[in-house]
Amino acid sequence: MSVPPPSATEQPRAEARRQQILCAAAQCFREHGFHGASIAQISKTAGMSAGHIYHYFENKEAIIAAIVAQDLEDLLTLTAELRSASNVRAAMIERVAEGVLDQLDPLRAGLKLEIVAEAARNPRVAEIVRDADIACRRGLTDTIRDIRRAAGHADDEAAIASMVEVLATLFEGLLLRSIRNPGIDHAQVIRRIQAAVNDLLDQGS
Amino acid sequence: MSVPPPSATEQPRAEARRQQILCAAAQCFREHGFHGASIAQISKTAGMSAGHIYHYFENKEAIIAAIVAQDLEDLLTLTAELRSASNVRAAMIERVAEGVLDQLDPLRAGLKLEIVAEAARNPRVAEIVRDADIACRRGLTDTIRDIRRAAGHADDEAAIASMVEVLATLFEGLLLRSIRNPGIDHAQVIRRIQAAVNDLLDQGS
DNA sequence: TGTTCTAGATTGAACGCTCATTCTATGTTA
DNA sequence: TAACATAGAATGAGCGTTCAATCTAGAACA
Repeated sequence: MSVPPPSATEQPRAEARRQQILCAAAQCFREHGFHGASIAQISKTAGMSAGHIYHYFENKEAIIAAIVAQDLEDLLTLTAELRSASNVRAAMIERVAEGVLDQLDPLRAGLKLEIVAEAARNPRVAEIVRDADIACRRGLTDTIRDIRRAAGHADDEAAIASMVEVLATLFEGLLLRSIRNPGIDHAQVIRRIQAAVNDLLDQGS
Repeated sequence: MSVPPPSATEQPRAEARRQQILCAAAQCFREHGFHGASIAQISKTAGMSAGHIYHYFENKEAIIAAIVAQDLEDLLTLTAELRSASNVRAAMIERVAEGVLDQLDPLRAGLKLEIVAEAARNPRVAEIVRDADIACRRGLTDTIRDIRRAAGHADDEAAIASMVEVLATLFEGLLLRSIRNPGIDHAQVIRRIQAAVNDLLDQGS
């Protein structure tokens, strides 16, 4: 046994450079898409030479994968937070408001759509996206099961799974709406989606 | 005034070639995305030389625009059909079933997502997408206004607009779900979305 | 403290390849 | 023959990636 190798926290410079690259890449991907953005553009945005990027990432696809993984982490923390609330149902309805606003931000929406479009054809990205979705659904399933039990419903797992699916559909659909209709009335849509989620939780199984 | 120029129907060969190219392009775009697919690939899939494609389309972006316009036409006819039903509400709920299935086909979903992702950064595509969305919303707005009036509700236009928005969100969200969770239980989701649409139409304004 | 050494950070040119697009030459048809 | 359909090579630009050469900061040593 020798001394442990220097970890990431012991190499703040390397980690900072990685983040610098990821930040620049996210911006370029937003503006030109995964395939439209070039390493040359990313390197210029990041303020370093093109060759240097390959000291931190094996290739362009590794950058894409890192961006995808980073984006999906937010989703996981959001669904996890939900479970820790005392009145879960009230917390969920309340959370809808900020969730809707998040999804309606067209800047984020563009990158998120790019990610799923890429997942439709790139198996490596698809795996990352689907793994994150499974974890996300698991959290929502537990949350909804609790809510339904507390209200006296006796659901089978398939019924709960389909509620989760519709809940996810409502949120993710907003990503498309923010692009297709930039003039959405946010406040009205928030209220109406809150009502829809409320109705969903009371549907017969 | 001279003789009218030969129309598309008078040049069936040219129109057939155009469709041949569009069909090949759609397949390539589905597999590799707008920027990942090359003219060489499209020409090989279409069974003609690369150079020949430029006799029918000015450039690659014109092919993309044509694909986008073609895809959005389906949407318009669907919302238009809805209005012609006798019992509009029942027709809408019934249509949800096939609409959901359509949106859950991952083959179509990939191209539709690619289109919206492209719209997020390409102004020309954005314009086509938004114009189609406006027309689509106009149709749905009329339909929902009729349904609500028949049920005795007195809504302002903003209330109806937000209902249309949530309805669109529900459908378009399915595109993302079909990619993120390929194992969806279609039948259950159809029933639950039908119920959600039903509830939506009864929400207070 | 001043000097040398060294390993990692960084650059920028070069590589082979593919891209979208153009051009010229040859078929084909009427 | 006139007009159009088609092929395929050519063009120059840009791609992702590699690599040899330089710079730089700090350790080791005097």
